[in-house]
Amino acid sequence: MSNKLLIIDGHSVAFRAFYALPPEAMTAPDGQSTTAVHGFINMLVKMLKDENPDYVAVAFDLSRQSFRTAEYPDYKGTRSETPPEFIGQVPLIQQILKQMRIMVLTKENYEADDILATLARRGKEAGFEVLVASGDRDTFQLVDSQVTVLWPGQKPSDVRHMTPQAVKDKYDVYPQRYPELAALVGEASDNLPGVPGVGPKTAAQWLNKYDGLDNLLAHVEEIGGKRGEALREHLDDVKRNRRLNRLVNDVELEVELSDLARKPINRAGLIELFDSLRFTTLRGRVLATDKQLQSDDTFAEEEPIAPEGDVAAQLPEVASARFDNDPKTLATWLKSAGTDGIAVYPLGDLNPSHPDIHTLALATRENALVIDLTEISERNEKTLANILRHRDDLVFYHAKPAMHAFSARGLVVGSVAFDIVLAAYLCNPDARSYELEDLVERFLGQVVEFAPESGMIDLSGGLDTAGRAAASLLLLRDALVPELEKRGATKLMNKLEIPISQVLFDMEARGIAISAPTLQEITQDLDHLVNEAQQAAFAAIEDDTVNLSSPKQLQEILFGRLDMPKTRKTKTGYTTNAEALKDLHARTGHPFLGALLEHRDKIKLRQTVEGLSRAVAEDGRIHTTFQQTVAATGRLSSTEPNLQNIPARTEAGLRIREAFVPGAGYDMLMTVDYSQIEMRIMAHLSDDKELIAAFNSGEDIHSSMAALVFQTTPDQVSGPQRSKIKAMSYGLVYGLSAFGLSNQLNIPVGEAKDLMKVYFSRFGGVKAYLDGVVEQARLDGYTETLFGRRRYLPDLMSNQRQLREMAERAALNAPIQGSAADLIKLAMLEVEKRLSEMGLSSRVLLQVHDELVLEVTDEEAAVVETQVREAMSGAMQLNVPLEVSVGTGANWRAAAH
DNA sequence: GCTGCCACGTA
DNA sequence: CGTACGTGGCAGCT
Repeated sequence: MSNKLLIIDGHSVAFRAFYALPPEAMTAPDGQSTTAVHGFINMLVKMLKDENPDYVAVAFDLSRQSFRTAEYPDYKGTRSETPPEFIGQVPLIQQILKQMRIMVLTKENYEADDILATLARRGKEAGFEVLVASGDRDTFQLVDSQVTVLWPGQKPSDVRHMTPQAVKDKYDVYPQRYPELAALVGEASDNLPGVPGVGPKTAAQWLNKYDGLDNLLAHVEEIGGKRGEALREHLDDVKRNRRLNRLVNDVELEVELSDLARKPINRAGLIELFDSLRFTTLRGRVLATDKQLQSDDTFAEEEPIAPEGDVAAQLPEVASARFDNDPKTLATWLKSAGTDGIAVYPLGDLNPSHPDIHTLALATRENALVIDLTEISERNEKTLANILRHRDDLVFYHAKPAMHAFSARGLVVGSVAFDIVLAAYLCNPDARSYELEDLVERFLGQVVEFAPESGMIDLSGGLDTAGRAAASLLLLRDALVPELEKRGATKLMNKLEIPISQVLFDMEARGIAISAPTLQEITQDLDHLVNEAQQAAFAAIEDDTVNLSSPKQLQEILFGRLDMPKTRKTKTGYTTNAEALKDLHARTGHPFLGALLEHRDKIKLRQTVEGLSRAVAEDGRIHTTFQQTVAATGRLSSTEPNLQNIPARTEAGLRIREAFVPGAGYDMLMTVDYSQIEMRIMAHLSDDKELIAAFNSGEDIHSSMAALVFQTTPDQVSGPQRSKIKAMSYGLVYGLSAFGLSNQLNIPVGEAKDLMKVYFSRFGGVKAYLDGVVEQARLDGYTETLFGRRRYLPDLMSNQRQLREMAERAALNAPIQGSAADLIKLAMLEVEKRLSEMGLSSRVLLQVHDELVLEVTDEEAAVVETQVREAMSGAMQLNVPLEVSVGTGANWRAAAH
């Protein structure tokens, strides 16, 4: 194995660490902030452990002065003063490095980057594998087959390995050309302006077309358009940028590579230093890097930090090497696996649109196995396929993405016994993430770092972290099963969330077909309308330099230049939202406002259409991802793209729905939706006699309710009366106040209050229910849906009024919205069951909260409609009927009703 | 590059 | 000063 050299840009890594935390987060006893020190050392330890380099050096800038500032005095001129809390941290880092016996390098008149470049060159010449850790993009020019840049992320575990391919993927140019791209684009942090209007995309396009900057500049006259003009005007800037961003790789240094070899650390000195800084956990980790070196065992794990009962101690040994050389590894391992569950933990790219897993960690209670999927033997692949398809005790961290990843390799998961993420979500649906490390900490009480969430598991060291991560899944399940039981969520997990995740997997895999021509047509029309509106807006103010999408610039125009009356205040000024603009329009009649509103509307639609176009996969379909663990009420959400917010109201918006069509082999789309689902659930939960009677009457629900409130008959109810009651009813579900109602209906607060009073006097059960929900939630600490889904609302007890009132509204809404979510999930399971049992080819594609969209054949249309109606209206037995409406058509719009 | 804010689409 | 979401552009931070 070749030697490895790790070179670190000290300032840049420390600076990143500094901004990761507020400076007061960690301080030494003397008050000196130590966040940068801590972050830097943490990152260093992580790299030493993961990469196990043979040679290490850290380069620092000496001052801001360098040959670059001599040439261009404004270089880095926009950088503000170094924050006072950062000053003083660099010497501390250097002291620690000294005790770790890691060489610190500086050079008068040069930047740290130049030292990195010089050492990288020397390392390459010596045949080393070179790793350059830096947060400065200039270092990308060093990347080649021998040199990788380690690009720090938010956490130490987020380090990205910038290989030539990674740079190419990100910027569409190979590394040697990156500085040319940077010269064109400019670098704001170095105060190097580029060509205005030219971003990375344009720059890459040019460079690829002209095969490099030199040739591009030679043909600069050929480039048309505004950008070409801009380029010609800024040639000097580009040339200057290129001169300045070229790293010097022959800086004279006083050291030889051999001086950088790792040496045993000064343990006593380090302990003293760390104690004085109050670094307790880091101390152990830094000392452990020493052991790694001495034991000379690349697969050795460092000692766990936590002293006792550490998770690592409970985790089984890793049974096999990663490199799956033995064709029978899996079969042998499987024999020793009990029936208590197999944890399945794939590593690699789990992005559902292009999953690519390279490694698979499996674990039982006894042992773990890490398999390199890139060189798995045929026999093992077969065994694996069997395990995935037939075992009924598979435990996943998150099954749905894993299933997509397996599916991309032709592997089918037959059933899922447990899903850690889903369980954690049910335990606390308000959490914003369910990272494995965090769950281990929360449910097993241990701090661990498995790192390879990103799939960047490293081949050279820490081989068994993947195995340990897999093994931790079984321990987590042990911890989560009683937690679910305690929260009454076991049935929810087994009968609803796990089964629905399988349905969602199928829906995502199916996708929905898109008519490319329709989409294109819409784009063109919208482009035209956007331009027209823009021209009209510009004409109205005789100025075409305004960015109509910039609220800030709009404020200047509206309230400055045009001196219009001020609108509602926002944090950063005055609102320019549609409602306010309409109001201004009514008051001033200024043509700019009409044009602006038109522009807003159409540009937003264009964005939506563009997003959809980008999302069409090779199969001509859009495969959204349904998120099952983000909405705290139990609803699903849809991302990349969001197909749950496709416009449905305006004509222009509805045209977008025309682009959603049945795919090959199908004849129509069918939409099925629940009518007034939330109101019906409110009727059921509140058991309000009048409301239930209103639903049972078969009359229009809002007219029927309005008749009661206004003491007339349903057919005598006026339009405005009905609207008021409708707004009131829906508002209640959200915790609407009299103030909000008055605002919504544009009526005085007093009138709104009176309306609410009468409403509640007619629907006393509703009032009692809503009051009771909040009271009960305060007592229990949570609300509950019809299916027992809980939402915990600790803020109900907050002393801060705003937080408390927000929690109260959430408490009002959660049982209703959440029960509706339960209901349609149950319905989806029933629909899938019926369609598959009857061997129908028609299938569910989308869920939009109270609506399902199906792809249906002509022959099956009638039976599908019957089955889906039954399944949906019978999903739960409520004390009001569940009304379902069905529509079919040649596209989503036509299928609506 | 990341983050907060604004704006706006859906149920 | 009405719930639940996701996305995109701008602007400010580095």
